[in-house]
Amino acid sequence: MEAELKRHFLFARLNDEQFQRVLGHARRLHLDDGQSLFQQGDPASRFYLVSKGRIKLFRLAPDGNEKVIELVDPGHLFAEALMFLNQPRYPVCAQALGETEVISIDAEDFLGLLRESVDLCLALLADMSLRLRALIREIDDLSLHSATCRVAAFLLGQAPDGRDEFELDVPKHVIAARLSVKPETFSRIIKNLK
Amino acid sequence: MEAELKRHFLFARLNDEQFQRVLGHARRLHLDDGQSLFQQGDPASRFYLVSKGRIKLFRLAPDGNEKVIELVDPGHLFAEALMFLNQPRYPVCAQALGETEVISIDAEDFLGLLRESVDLCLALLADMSLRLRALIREIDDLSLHSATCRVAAFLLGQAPDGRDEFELDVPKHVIAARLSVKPETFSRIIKNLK
DNA sequence: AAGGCGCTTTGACGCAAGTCAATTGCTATA
DNA sequence: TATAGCAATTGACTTGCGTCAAAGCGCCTT
Repeated sequence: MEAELKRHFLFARLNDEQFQRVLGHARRLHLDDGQSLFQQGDPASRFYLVSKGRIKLFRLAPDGNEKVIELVDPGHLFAEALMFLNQPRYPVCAQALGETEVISIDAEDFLGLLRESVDLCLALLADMSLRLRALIREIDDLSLHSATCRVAAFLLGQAPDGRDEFELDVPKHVIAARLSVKPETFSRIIKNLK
Repeated sequence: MEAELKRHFLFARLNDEQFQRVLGHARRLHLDDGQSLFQQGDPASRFYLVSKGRIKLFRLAPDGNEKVIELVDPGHLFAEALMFLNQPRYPVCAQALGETEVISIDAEDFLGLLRESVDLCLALLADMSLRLRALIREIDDLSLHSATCRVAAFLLGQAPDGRDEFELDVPKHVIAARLSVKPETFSRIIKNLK
């Protein structure tokens, strides 16, 4: 667990004493495929690092429709930005895609560390700054580009190697939700694009 | 200028020496209606506090279509989240709505202050946390609700007093863009709602 | 008062994407 | 091998919203 945490830049710069404190309240969690970690609206006292598998973060509409905000890959944090709200509640639902392991970290605890280290604060600020940019980008995509555009852009982004043929271990309907498109439409668009 | 800055919580907790440093590199800018402050993609070395008027932040699509991300009212900061990127560029365009005054603050300078004060860091973290929540909310609206829903929600949000009759000093086409709706559609929706 | 300009409204039309429903294909279980 | 269950595809139909174009309405200038 120690090595995994240290791989993330937010923990990399902690000294031993600080790191032990985080570790003291950190817990490893195993999730089965489809198991939910928390619901949108739940009180938030911990944040998470994905260690294995994948986490789907999504918003749920009253009518049951869901919009995937982010797919979190191993090595990445999520829900860390909530620490600073006074009555934090998760703004999204989190669910495992496939067998997944996450490490959960106590937010109150980590806040203590932040209060002691400006460097750590700055690292977190940079992290959140990136998230903000990503979300603006997302809004841009949603309101300025058509569904076809979004799918095309997504495919291009997924195939950095030279052309043709690549796999994706995520079910298509999840990708569709990620791109705010119905599975049927997603299927049709892909057909048209080739 | 001093009083105006101090009204914002980010500057309120600075001590005199720190505050004078900010003030030293702060500048007041006057903008005419429609005048642009910066373009999306411009290198970002300063951030801003609106002092009078209103600033429109928007993304510009290649086809000229624009999506308003935020309307910044007096007393509010914008572009402060960019400080932490190493080659920061504005992700949006900023333009004045009506006669507007802003106070611009040197980012590098302010970063120096952050490095000295954990409290200040935490304040900024809280601020950015709120922004993140607002953007997620926005994505939610865009992908989970229809244009009619968005307009209705917006109107409800604007009329906190008991029912009927209220003005808005922003041109309708700007509101429409804010809600990602064409002016024509906006007009029709309002008609339908009553 | 007449004209011009920008914003808003209205109407007619088209299209991209959603909905509903049926079919196919794949994997797992009996 | 049969069969149940879910993901993915396909087709027919519907619809919300954008586009284009015309008209209405305020506000300014001359």
